[in-house]
Amino acid sequence: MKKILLIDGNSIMNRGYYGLPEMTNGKGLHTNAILGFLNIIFRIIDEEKPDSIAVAFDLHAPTFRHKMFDAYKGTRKSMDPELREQFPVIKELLHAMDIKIIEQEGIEADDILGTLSVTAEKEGYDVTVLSGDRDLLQLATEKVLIRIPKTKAGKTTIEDYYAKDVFDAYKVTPVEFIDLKGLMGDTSDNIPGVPKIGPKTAEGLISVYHSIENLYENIDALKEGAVKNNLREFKDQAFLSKVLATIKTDCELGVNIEETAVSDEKMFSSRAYDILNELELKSFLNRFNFKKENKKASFSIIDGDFSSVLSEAEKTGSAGFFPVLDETAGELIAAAVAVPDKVFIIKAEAGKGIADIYRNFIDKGVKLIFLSVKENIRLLGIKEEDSIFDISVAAYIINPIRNGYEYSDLARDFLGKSYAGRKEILDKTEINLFTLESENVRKYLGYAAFTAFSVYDKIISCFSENDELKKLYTDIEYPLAFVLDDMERIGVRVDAAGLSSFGDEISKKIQGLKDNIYKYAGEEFNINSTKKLGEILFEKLGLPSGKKTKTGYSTNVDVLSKLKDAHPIIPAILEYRTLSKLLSTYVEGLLGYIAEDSRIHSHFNQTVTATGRISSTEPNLQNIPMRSGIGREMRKCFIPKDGFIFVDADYSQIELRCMAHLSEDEKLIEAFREGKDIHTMTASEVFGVPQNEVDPDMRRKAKAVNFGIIYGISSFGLGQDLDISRKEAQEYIDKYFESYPKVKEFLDNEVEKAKQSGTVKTMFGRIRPIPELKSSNFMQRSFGERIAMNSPIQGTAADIIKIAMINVSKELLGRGLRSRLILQIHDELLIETAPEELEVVKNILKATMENAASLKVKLIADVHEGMSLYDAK
DNA sequence: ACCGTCACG
DNA sequence: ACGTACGTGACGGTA
Repeated sequence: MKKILLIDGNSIMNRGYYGLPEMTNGKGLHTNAILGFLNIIFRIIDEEKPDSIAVAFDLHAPTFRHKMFDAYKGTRKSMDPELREQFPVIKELLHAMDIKIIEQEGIEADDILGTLSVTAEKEGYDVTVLSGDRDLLQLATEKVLIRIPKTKAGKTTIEDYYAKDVFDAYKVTPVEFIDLKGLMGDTSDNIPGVPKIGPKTAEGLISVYHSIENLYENIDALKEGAVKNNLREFKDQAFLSKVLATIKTDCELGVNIEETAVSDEKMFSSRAYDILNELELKSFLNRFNFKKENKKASFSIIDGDFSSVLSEAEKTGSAGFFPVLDETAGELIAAAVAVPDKVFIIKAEAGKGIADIYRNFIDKGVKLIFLSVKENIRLLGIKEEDSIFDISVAAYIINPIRNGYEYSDLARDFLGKSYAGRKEILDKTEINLFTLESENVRKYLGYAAFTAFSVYDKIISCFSENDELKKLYTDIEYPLAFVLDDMERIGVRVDAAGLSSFGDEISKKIQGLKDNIYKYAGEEFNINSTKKLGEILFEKLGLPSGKKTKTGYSTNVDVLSKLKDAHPIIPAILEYRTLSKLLSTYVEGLLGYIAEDSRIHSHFNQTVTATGRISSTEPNLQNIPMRSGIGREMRKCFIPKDGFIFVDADYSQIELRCMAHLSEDEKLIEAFREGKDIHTMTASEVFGVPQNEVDPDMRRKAKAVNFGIIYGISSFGLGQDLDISRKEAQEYIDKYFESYPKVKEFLDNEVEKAKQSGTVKTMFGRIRPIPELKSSNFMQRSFGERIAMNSPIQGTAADIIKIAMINVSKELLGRGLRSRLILQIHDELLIETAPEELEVVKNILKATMENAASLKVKLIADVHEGMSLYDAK
């Protein structure tokens, strides 16, 4: 028996759109409805393996029915633009998958589905109708299955209805379902029904009388009352409603069922792959079998010997260069070298390693294009002055919020090509161990090198249109890669023994706290489980319900702190939380990263943040505890190498200074010029008292206001932070803006410019696109506005410290000093300093940081020294 | 894979 | 009326 799957396109797209969080691809196209649609249909396809598929869509023009009964219009909302834009795309994709789309002016999707299901059943098919809409239940028969996806608690289940299932659920047959709906009406479908008759009454009447016609023939038998009266009064409307509720099964579609046949080969076409790749819906891509070679690359992959490859590369003057690392051996074993239409794979030989080959290319004046330079600096002996280029860093500058910087992402964004990514090409055995003979590995290397080579031209043309971006690359990000590499290579020394014994101490304390907590709770439970903790606190112990809930009770510090006097278990839990965080993340976590040289070599990532900051991972050394006493203790375990000293400097109020510069607010600039304590100054302005009368609490509040301004102030957020009313918070904000009017002007202007151009810029021209501003969702849009206010400030500060890092590093090397920059924490630099260089390093660090940029206010860096990170701050 | 929490700037 | 502060990363639990 053949199977056909009929899909209610609009209804399934709607489900996806409203059921999934907003998401876009790198180009800002929304994709959630498409993702939801594909998730469902692939699930059904996998289950049923249909021979034929058709998707019915409503055309959005007013349809026959709605024109005819215009009076009942009005509840139909116009479609969100974020959903609307996804329809042409899903249709294009369905077309590429060779799945028949049926849509016709004047015919509703329901009627298309009705007609097809009747026709297909007659032709002997097993029919499945997939829709989110219960109206379709009237189409159910013994051979026609209606499937309705439902989402419950994030999980999608599908309700299945053959005719008998409709009867079980509603006590009426599918045909009677029409009459049922005629009586009860349906506001969302503009079917009026009969007033006062709801689902219950309608079900009762239809299960007895079976049809509206029969009901009216026997109306005298009904007992007197509102129902009977309304039935009489609205008789015409009842019959009209039945017409409206009836799905047509005899439309002229001009479609033969045979035309809807599908095949795996056509469904998983290369074109469909390209579209999914463009949409960045990667979870579907593994359905495409690349071993079938349905993707043809525009280059050939060949083994090359060095001299012949060199002469090819000299002809073009540049080449994509992708070194191959054997991770287990820790050495380079080959390089893929791309020229216009070929990728050569050159193997390392005895006496001529990959680093030698690299140097030969450079010496011969061939410019080498890397996907990423930083990872290769050490292995290849790259010098900053070598003629090379870093594609991913450049791509980050052009758009810091793209979804990824792997070759497949770059090829998609710059070349419009969809190359299978690393994960798709390499199977598990090949991921870490490169077997150069493997076809998959060769293909992977080919794509990587070829992408580097091909994207280069596109990036150069981007840069030629935007000199600031080009300067960011040349003057900041490219040189920075070398600084970061140095920092990674040098690492930070950690006293492992000290850290361990610190861990032992807190382990003991944690055990004691656990005992107490269990005693207070009257049972043992997993304190780390917010779910169980919530049950204990708010149900078993009956503490005032932590108001916040998303997936349960909120048990975070804000909630618990407010309850700390309500029950002795609370302070115990708070301390337990603090200590177990220290133990798991900082003691146990960091111990695992200490290398042979007793140092931790973190990774500093240059292409992660949206604002231009760098990030630190594996481990994150930018969030070592500082704010609480016990946490801060562990900074004593970060120490310089024997005989050396830490010199640390952090910028004073760099973001507020950037804001003063960017806004040109006279009062704020003046405050900084006079060296005022900015929070005290703000307190004096906001609370209207002389500066010498500002008390610590006023200063604390003013500090929060200053932060709030930088974050894109909202009275709610400030109120939350200070635990004051929104109204009071708003008063602070108003006062602030009264005092610093140009700041308000600046922030408003940033939002305005961002709405015009879609992006914001730092002082140095670094851009951040803000697609959120175009959202029709209020919350998203407000978020976009806050980003527009914050990013230029945070980003300018990030630019400045990057410049400082480069200059500090140059200065240390240029003067032949032994001291080295080893850490950056956003507004702070740490140097491991040779003892005889202490004074000069302190001077260099302070001067370089303060001169990194010239603003309308001075930059100030505060310098400290010490024998541990604890002492140096 | 995602959430809640919490560490930092 | 909508529900929030900006930027990160790691961990344990849950599904």
